[in-house]
Amino acid sequence: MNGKQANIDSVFHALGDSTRRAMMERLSEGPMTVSRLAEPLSITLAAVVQHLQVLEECGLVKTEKHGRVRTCRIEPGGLAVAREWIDKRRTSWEERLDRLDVLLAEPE
Amino acid sequence: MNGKQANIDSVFHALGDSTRRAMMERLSEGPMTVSRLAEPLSITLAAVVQHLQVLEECGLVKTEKHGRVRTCRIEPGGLAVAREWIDKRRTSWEERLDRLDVLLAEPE
DNA sequence: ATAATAGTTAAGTATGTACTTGAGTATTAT
DNA sequence: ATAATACTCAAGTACATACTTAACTATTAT
Repeated sequence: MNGKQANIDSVFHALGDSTRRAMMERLSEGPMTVSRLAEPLSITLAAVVQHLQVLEECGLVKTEKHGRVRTCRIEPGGLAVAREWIDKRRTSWEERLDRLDVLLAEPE
Repeated sequence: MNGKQANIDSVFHALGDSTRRAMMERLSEGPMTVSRLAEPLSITLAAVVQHLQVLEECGLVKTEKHGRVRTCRIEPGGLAVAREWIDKRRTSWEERLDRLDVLLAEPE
């Protein structure tokens, strides 16, 4: 299975869109239906469904349909793929600078 | 200040491209010149420079030119913006998962 | 049965993006 | 001085993407 390695590309690609990140932020507060998820977004429901497909295909979101209602929730571990990649790129010297006080000490 | 908020968008957008992530991976091993950074990539130097501009504008990479050579290095703290966003979402769903039974019973 | 709801799907458009080529500049080597 | 190096910049192209509209299906309500 190349699922995880192939995924890292699609996960970052998915997170590269601000609308999809907004959807993730919303879903991080709890599961909800497609139309409820669409409410604060100023795009059509069809567009939301398309974004949802992207998020689902890369494993960031899981959905299930009961009756005519589809419920969406964040897939635990999906974001971990992205987090792991970021953590690998941080060298020991970067880890230190990750703290605010060190950032402030850095000249422009 | 929405400076940081505006950045989060460009940072994730930058990381959404696999070539740019490959460049970040390379640079995480240490600073190097533009042409050396371009070596393993099967694209023109001009394209690499364009990617470099994207990475620099969003604060993931810093470069400085000495003579005719431009040296690139990872900007400490740039990746932290992305990491913090992810961690915020992760915390949220972890909290929710602690009360999964409540979620399942959640009405409309 | 009829209507309303919730989502789905296809097709088209418009803009963005990654990439190339080709010509240019500034710096270093001979 | 001439040539090679290390980029830099502008313009164009091909493809990806976010989005819309409009017609459709399936489920629930009246």
